[in-house]
Amino acid sequence: MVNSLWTRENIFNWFASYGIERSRVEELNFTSVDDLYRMMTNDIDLYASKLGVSSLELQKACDDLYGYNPHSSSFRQDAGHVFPAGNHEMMHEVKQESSSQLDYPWEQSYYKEEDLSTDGEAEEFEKQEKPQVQQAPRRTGKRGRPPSILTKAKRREKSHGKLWEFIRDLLKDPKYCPSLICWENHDDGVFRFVSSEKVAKLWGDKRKNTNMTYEKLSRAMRYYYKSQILLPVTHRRLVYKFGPNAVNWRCENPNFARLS
DNA sequence: CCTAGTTTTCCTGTTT
DNA sequence: GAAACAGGAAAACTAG
Repeated sequence: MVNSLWTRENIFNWFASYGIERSRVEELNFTSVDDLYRMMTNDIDLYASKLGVSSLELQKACDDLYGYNPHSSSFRQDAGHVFPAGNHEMMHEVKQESSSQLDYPWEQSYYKEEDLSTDGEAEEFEKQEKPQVQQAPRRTGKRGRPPSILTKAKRREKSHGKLWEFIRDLLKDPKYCPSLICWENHDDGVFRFVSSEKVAKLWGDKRKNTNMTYEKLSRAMRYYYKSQILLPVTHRRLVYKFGPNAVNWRCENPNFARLS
């Protein structure tokens, strides 16, 4: 878990990077980085005054907390290395295929599954692909979801489960929470993406879509506002809140904090 | 086959 | 300037 990576020294250094003096931090009497984080986010104003910084500054510092690996040489970078030990599936490189030159990236890398079965749909796709000439557009509109070439069975196999349920389940899994996504305020259902692109890749894995990005995932998240599965949280980046129509999201031990 | 709901993709504009 | 946020459009897919 994240907190296991932090020594007290790391914490003081991290605060120092925000210009906050060590002595002030020592007075806070925290037991772990998770403990500290919760204390501060529960009453930003109070702790901001204790630490002698603005609430806004402290909020920003808190926002960055879980995205910072204290053992990395570079400062406050993406939390890619903060995975629990032994979690190999998560260790795979999230590589960016630079398919930016293609007008239709899905033609190249969208469905690279070798198992193109003898589905009629698939065969047709096979026939019309590789149009010798570069980038001959096959679709009338540039927008919209590209058609799948997987068989119906194949699609069904991977497609059940709503996005919000997937997100909810990540929050209940110590493999992903709080390293990739974490609770900001569990009682109120407020949570935050710690590593937005990695969560998007996970979602893409589930849907067999290597082109999933946080940009696209977040659009789907915003649609949930209308159905009140999620409620908008303003002025907080990467933060969402479960709404009245989301169920089963509460957990016994949010963020899997170690009691110590 | 039709429909409603969901998701993916893309885009333009705004905010942080 | 980069990342996020906001939504509108359009297309694909699911479930019923």
